[in-house]
Amino acid sequence: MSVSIKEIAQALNLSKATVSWVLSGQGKAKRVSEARIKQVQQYAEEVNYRPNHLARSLSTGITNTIGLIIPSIGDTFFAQMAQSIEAEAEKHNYVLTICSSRGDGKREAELIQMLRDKQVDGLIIVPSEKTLTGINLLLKDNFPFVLIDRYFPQLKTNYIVVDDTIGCYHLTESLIHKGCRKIAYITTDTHLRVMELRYNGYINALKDNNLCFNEDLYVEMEKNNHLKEIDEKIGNLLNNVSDIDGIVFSTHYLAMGVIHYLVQKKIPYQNQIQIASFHSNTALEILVPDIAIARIPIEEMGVRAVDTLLSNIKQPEMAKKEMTLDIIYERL
Amino acid sequence: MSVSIKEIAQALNLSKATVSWVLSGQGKAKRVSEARIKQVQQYAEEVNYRPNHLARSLSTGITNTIGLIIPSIGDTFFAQMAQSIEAEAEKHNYVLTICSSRGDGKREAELIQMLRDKQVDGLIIVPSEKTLTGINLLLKDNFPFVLIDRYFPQLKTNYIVVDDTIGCYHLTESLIHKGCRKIAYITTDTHLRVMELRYNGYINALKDNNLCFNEDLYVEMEKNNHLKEIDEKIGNLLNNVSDIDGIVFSTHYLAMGVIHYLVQKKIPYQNQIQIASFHSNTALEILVPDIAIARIPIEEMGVRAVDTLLSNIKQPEMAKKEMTLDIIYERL
DNA sequence: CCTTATTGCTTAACCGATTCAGCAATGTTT
DNA sequence: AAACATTGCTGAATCGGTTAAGCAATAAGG
Repeated sequence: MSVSIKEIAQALNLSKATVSWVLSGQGKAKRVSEARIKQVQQYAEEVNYRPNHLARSLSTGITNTIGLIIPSIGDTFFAQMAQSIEAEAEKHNYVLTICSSRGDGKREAELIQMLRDKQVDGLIIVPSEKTLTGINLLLKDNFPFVLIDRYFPQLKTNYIVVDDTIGCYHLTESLIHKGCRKIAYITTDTHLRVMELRYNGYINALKDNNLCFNEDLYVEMEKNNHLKEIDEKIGNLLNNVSDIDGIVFSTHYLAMGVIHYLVQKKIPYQNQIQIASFHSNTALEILVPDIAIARIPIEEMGVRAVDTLLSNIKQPEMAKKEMTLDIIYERL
Repeated sequence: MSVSIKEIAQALNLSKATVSWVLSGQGKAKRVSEARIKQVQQYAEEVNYRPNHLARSLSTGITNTIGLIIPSIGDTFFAQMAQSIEAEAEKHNYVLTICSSRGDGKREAELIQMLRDKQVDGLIIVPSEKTLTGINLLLKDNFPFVLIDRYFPQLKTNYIVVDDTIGCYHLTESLIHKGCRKIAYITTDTHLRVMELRYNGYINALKDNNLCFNEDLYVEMEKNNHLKEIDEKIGNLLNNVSDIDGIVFSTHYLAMGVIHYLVQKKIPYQNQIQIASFHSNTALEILVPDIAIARIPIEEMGVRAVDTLLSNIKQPEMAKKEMTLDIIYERL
């Protein structure tokens, strides 16, 4: 099917070395004569030579491939993250192999293993946090990787995150400043540290403003976007507590789900319940024009993650970069 | 860093072949003794042997990798497609290298080239349609690939699509049946055949129901989600034509954008303008509870694309599979 | 007991590149 | 003209696997 360097060498009565040098652009550097270079290049063009990256990578130890492990590529949030990572990676001639961990720590560890077996040059990971085995192995082997969106405070690793506590603190406080006194908190995936932190932000803001935590105002969903569960639990919430004047959502998926419920049940919320959400999307902002948002700088995260990773790949002994990016607040 | 078969062989005083057979699970088949198998496996475990997939692939000619080329991984539609493709690929022990073409034909061709250089076993492509060079080369070389969502009627290739004309025909007709007479059509990316087909569906439905096409009711956006452009053009539309009683959207992004406009301008649309959209999302359905939808079976598409591709990889001379999947209609 | 099978392994080529060491033929010094 | 440098290439090892062919030792068959 395709031509190899060996075949070109034979056809031109040259050694593989010469041909390899020319075709990898090292002709001049390796003192191959102008005429030879022309000849080889022309012949390669003629027979439509294409370098086999597999072979090259095996030889050089560089694949120009980054492994990306995220909970789900179908999730808009992570898809956007993947997009910015891809764009930045491309600038540096890197390509992405994307795998979804489904938030499963065991699977995450397997994916890490598999991607390393495939010899990716480094990994960008949104860790599931349920288990550390995968990450610990990377650390032990000093394999280049960057955590993104979530991290392990007890581990010395590269990471790019935001301060979830502060983000949720500001969200909550903004509702308080807007006059809310009965502020519900709706969350999910509470096993994640990010969620714990956001919760802390909510609690701290209440405390600092002399509001006390009311357990009835705290709702925990099992899934981020299970409409039936939302219907049930929000139904209960609204039945149990009257005069809720604000809701803080730990994810915009939850906010969307709850708005869906309110609209369907024709429960008026505009000007009655102030809404604040960690991150957002266009639809949500249409449905709740005055929603307070703590927006995660997804794009910047992606760019920084790639840059950090590539630095680490270049210099394996680099000091770990720990970055906490600024949250973007809107309508607070 | 990591141990190779060669090193294991030396350590155990065995040949590389024996070790390779055992570690690739061919021990029995190649008549290696039980004891040897145990010994090798145990030692491999001890030294934490990990096969180098690069080397294996170079040798076998199989990478267990599918190249996926889509316009943008950040786009929810294609992200969902990628998700189902990833899930199905995983079942067959395949991994995805995902690249965004940005709808640029030249770039698409480059990506195809690059992925082939990386020796992917096959490609799944949402073609940009702006140029055929990339696809034609694949065809010429009989390289396994599947087109998805869009295809070239003049080419004999594997493809998985839906019937866009019929989809839009039904959407339009459903509005007519609901009593609409002044039905606007809002579209974008008109260089794409899918868009042409959807437009045809709109036109045909009008004709078949004795409504004539009114140029003023046709709006073409340059971008799928540029709010400013939407504001402008929809503003014009509503100024120029009164009593619009229905709108057919060729994409749900446009529908979302226009709803955004209507809500912001506080223009009431519920019960006044019937909305129909090619594909949809949760938010849209909240904002327009009675929206008529021609839903693309993304997940099925993904699954079929992978299955078709893997068949083609196994049997290179397989007859091309041309599949037009059923659209899912809602509230028509 | 000699022939033939079977078992259990080894040898060596190969996949398609990269790269170090080296060598012959010129060119330059002195 | 001898000594040395430079030019322009070649040879061979290597990356880490796979796999066809073959060989020695033991087992089975007649």
